[in-house]
Amino acid sequence: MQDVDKVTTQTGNSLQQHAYEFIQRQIADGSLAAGTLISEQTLARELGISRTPVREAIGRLQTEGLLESLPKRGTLVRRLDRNDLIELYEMREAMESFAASRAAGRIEAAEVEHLHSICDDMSRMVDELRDSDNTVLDSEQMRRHLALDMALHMTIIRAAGNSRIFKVVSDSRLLTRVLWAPRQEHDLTVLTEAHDHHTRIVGHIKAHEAEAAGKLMAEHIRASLQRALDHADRDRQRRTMSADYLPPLNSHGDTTVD
Amino acid sequence: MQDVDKVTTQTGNSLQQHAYEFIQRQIADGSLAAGTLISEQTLARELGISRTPVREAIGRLQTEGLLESLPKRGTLVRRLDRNDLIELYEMREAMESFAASRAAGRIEAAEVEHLHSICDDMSRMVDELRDSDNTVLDSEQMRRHLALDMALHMTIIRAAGNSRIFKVVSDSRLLTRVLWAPRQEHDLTVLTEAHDHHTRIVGHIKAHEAEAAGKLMAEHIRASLQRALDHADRDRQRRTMSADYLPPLNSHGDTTVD
DNA sequence: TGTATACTAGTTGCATGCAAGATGTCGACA
DNA sequence: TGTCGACATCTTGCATGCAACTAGTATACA
Repeated sequence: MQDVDKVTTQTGNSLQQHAYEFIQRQIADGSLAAGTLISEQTLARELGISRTPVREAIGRLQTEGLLESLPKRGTLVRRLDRNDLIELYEMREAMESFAASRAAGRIEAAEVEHLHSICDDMSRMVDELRDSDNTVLDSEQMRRHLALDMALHMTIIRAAGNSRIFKVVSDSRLLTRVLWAPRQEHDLTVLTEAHDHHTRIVGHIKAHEAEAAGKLMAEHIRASLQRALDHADRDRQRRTMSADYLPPLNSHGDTTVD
Repeated sequence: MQDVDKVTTQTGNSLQQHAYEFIQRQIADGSLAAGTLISEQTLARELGISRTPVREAIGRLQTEGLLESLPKRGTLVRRLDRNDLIELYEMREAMESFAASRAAGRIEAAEVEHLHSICDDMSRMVDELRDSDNTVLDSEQMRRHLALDMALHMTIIRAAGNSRIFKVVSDSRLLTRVLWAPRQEHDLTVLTEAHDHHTRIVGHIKAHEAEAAGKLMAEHIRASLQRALDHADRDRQRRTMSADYLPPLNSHGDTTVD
């Protein structure tokens, strides 16, 4: 009677968890574009389940900031505006610079080794791009680079030993990754600068130079934000110019970008 | 530019909101002690509503960290241990020192005025205690002092203009306020030190000295954490000693056991 | 006496029903 | 042509029913 073997993964096979992951995937891969209204019923039908678990999954995604509930009309996929992006990066700046300082005081040799190996991988990506005919990373390379960047930052935060900071930063990154429409391109300049920052940060952490590590991490994240904003502005300008060919202002409030 | 404090207010008169506030109050005033199991059905009956809104309120409280769900057995009121407290204060240190720096660069005159008036109120509380016969604040004074402290910190964060940081810090403070069992006492030393920190922080912010404001805020919060930990340790030792079936000498070293 | 079994009461997870509110459409009418 | 109003159809918010699971207890049995 003591069958303990299937105790694991009850969140894994719960319908709510399934719905949660389903919706998040749909948003991430663009099936659910920002601004679209979603309906509990529709999602439930798509998943072949009832509204209840879908409703609870929507609730979670709402508190995490991916969805937004309109009073009595429905819930829609949030759209990050410029200010949201600034806020998210500022949070990372606060959290991660603190974490870098803290990590500098308590990191262990094995973790430093891990950081070095990640830096080496990123260095190889720089060479790879320089030796290729392209000026920017292709999408597969972007995926790899993002994964490396994520691994490096998260390793540092984990070394700081604060699980809540880890979660907040994870959520922030998820939000920008999933909801931030203008996907950037990385050229050689961006890549080398990021790599330079990373190696110097890791160096400071290894040398137990807490303050320098924190300061540089803050600077690094501010630089990322600046790039993201520049890219977004260029993207918006491009789209605004191409929109000149389209129907002339039948709806009012043309220049306001929600 | 959205209003920062409007983030939390939504669905004011919904049953779910009602249940949410009810449960939170019960935890805050001790009716639901840490570690007790709660039942959707019971709460629903107490509130005279059905399980559904109660269940959703519990879900929210769960993601906010006040409740914890055991797989299929029920959900219980979380208990914060020493490490939780450290993590929560570290998050505040990271967030609020950043916010103080940021506020120093952009605060407006009216907000500075508000900070000054809060400082004055706290100063009056210092005098009040000094002139009284008591060595510590009574519970009503503690409530007032906590409200003033909260107002000051939150005003600074609001001046920093980042609604997400505001929310994270609010949640952190809610958790410690509601879930941290050993309630502290504030004597004259504590009060004057806090007041000293506050006035100096406000001074730096007013003078647009970003770095000094941030550093001092970090120090201020570290001091608060230290006081909370000391108090908790004393509290635990007291309780251990009062348990006369255990020799107090043995329990000195093992701080790892909860 | 000690152990396995069955039973009871409690819990959550999910499905479903129903009412109230919001939105869009279509037709009547000025 | 333009405006108002009823209606059909969405949506959510909540109540309720039901099955699966767990813990605890009483009971049958060796």
